[in-house]
Amino acid sequence: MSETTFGESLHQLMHAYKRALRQAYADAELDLTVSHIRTLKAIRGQMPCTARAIAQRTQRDKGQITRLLRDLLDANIIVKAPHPEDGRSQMLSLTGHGRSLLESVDTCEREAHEQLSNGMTQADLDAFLRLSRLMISNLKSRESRCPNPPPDLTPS
Amino acid sequence: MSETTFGESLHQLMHAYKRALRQAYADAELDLTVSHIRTLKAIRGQMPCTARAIAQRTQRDKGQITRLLRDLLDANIIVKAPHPEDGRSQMLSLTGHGRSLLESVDTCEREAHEQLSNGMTQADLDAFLRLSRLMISNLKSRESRCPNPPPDLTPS
DNA sequence: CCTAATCGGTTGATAGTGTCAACCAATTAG
DNA sequence: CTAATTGGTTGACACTATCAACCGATTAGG
Repeated sequence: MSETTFGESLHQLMHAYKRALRQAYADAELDLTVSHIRTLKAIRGQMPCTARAIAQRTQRDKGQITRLLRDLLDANIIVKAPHPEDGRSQMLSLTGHGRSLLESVDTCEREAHEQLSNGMTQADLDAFLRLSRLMISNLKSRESRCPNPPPDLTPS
Repeated sequence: MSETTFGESLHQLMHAYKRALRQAYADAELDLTVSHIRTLKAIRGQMPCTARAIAQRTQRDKGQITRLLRDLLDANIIVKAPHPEDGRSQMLSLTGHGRSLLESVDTCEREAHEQLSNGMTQADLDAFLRLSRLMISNLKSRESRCPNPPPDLTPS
């Protein structure tokens, strides 16, 4: 029975969390979806970066990434620049607008996070994170059709 | 920075978990979506029950529940019976087919769960569940438009 | 070199999911 | 009896995920 409970809790937590984020974004008049913002944060995390890097980092389909990026480009939140060494890819980076927008996002999330973690100690949060990461890695480890097989360390 | 990490981890965990479930269901030739199965489990959990109860239990839109139930009815997995006291609602229950199907589901999930919890102690799982529930309740507590203030914590 | 395979990215298609609102019929409240 | 409420249905739409085909740039092999 505990599996049932586990899955239900995970669903509900995820759902409630996303809802809280959406609400917070809406309150701050940011009309961006959770996906867009997740993408933005990935860009900030390793700016400048390529679309491929975002897809890997956020574990999402590259086609979806393309579409999200188009929206962000149209809204002047990020910019593309040609990659210096590879004509296929582009370097993405935040515009000033994008940067300030992300700061609002940070504020929103801080609030949401505060609400979420009410009654939890730092140790609780750490434990939660640790377990989450462990489970993620457990689940990923058997995704046989993993499209990014990095096991080839050139033995030169 | 920890908020970012938290949200990312939650997303990825949820995503990986759902993917694992979908995969497991597909491997077992069950062509039901995660939502359908979640609905089924809610029915089993308090059979016989009404659509409204499922919506509340799984925290989802009643319209969505209606549609999911239609699929399950069409597939002869559940049946409707008139409610003895209230002409508006119907009592839902699993058919024999539904019951055996749910057993396959249980098997799938047991496997997925085993993989997921690899390297985790029971205490870890309990802690994770406890924290999840706490966060869910934290997030729900400020959803002002919550029409069901009676907290139904039935720890089965 | 030239060709073939690969890679980064784009596009299209489709399905699953979540949300909102309008609506109907049964029930309940005033 | 009328009005409000409730359980359920339906429609519409946005967001998200997944798969496949495709293009141009790059790389690998001959």
